Amino acid sequence: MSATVPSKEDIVAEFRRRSIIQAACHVFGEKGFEAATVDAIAEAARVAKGTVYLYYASKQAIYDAVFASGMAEIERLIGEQLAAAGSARAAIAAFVTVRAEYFQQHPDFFRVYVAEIARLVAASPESRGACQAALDRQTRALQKVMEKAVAAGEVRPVDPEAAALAVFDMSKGLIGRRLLLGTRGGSHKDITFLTDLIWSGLKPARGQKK
Amino acid sequence: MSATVPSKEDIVAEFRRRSIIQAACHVFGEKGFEAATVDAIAEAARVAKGTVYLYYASKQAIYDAVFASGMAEIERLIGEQLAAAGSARAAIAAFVTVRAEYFQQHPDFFRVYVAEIARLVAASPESRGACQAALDRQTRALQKVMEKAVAAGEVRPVDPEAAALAVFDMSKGLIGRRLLLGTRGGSHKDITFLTDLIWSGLKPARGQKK
DNA sequence: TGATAAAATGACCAGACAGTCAGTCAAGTG
DNA sequence: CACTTGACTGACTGTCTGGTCATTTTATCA
Repeated sequence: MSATVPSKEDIVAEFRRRSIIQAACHVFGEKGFEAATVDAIAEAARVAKGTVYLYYASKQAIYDAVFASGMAEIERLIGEQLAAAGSARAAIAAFVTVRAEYFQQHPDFFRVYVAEIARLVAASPESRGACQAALDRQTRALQKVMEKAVAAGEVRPVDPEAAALAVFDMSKGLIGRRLLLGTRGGSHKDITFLTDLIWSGLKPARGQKK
Repeated sequence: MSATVPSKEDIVAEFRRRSIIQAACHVFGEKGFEAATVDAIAEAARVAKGTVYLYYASKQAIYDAVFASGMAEIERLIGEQLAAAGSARAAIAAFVTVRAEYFQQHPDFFRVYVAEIARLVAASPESRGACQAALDRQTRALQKVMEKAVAAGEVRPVDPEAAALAVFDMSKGLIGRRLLLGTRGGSHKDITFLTDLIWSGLKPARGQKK
């Protein structure tokens, strides 16, 4: 247990890493992985190109760090909100809302995210690992909620995984459209519609048992 | 009206264009736009690089042609199937099925498609044009079906556009997952689930009027 | 068959970019 | 103040690739 106080060097290094990640998220989001240049990232981070390579071994390593950091943040938020939700319906609404709001506040990362999902579809099975795992953890959190709701008879007996994935897909589409249309915050009408739609689809038929 | 019979030259030119588009779809699907090389496309089409440039002005032009040709095909299929469907429920099922089957039979194009949608989110508003229009035509076809169903009281009074987009998003997610998991044809369980889910969410509450 | 035109080829070029490394300089140390 | 250290810099290099075009091959026809 070496709980040393972070030295000044550590602080500076942490600051640099953060700056580079932020700058890289912006550049990757705007241009995509291939078209983004390390020069542009360095400029956006206000350091020389050589400095970037002091903190990250390659362009790919920068990209990986950007993706991992964003996904970790979202995962944390989803975990918090699902734990706080009182009912299955509230959990669904929270899941959609958290994702929508996070991505709306970080449009650059949303672009990185969408591009990465696209890459996932084209990728070879073995290189899929980390990204797929991060996605799985997100949907599995929602899936757990669905399982409980089915067991409690709160929703009709559907496949919890399929239902969770459906919510996931719809929220992704919703976010994409919001960013395309440039909708600024406000109107939660679409989130409400989506939650209602899925809830109507899930609730037990009147009088239905088990 | 110059209805000339296609000459032999036209036939050969048409054949070359097709070969190049097919080869390009494969290469773009595997590597993405930037990482794909014109050399690789030429090799896959079994022609020299110079020949590719006899038929298309640039790498971008090849890509555009690939995307346009695939989207036109899907649009045609959707139009046919929606026209043939007897009910709103059947139309929803047909919409999902057509897209799922087309993309499953053309996984390369699906990758191009997904990457292009990702690019759309990052793109500047003015460069969005053609791609967005193609997508709009697809969802609008389904939206029309929804409008009629709402008017007929076949489904409860929801926003037809939002409902159509929800179906669209879910079918896209479903296709992506099928390709990721490498599901071979067969099992339509997921399509059935999805159709049921959305239908339960849409049908009028028991006893509800108008 | 020989002449002419059209189509196809692939070596070549220019520009761009990831990654390197010799040199700079500000902060710390005795 | 003289000296050391190491974070930082940015010019440079090797490689790669989109696009060109002089040359070769193939098809057409008199």
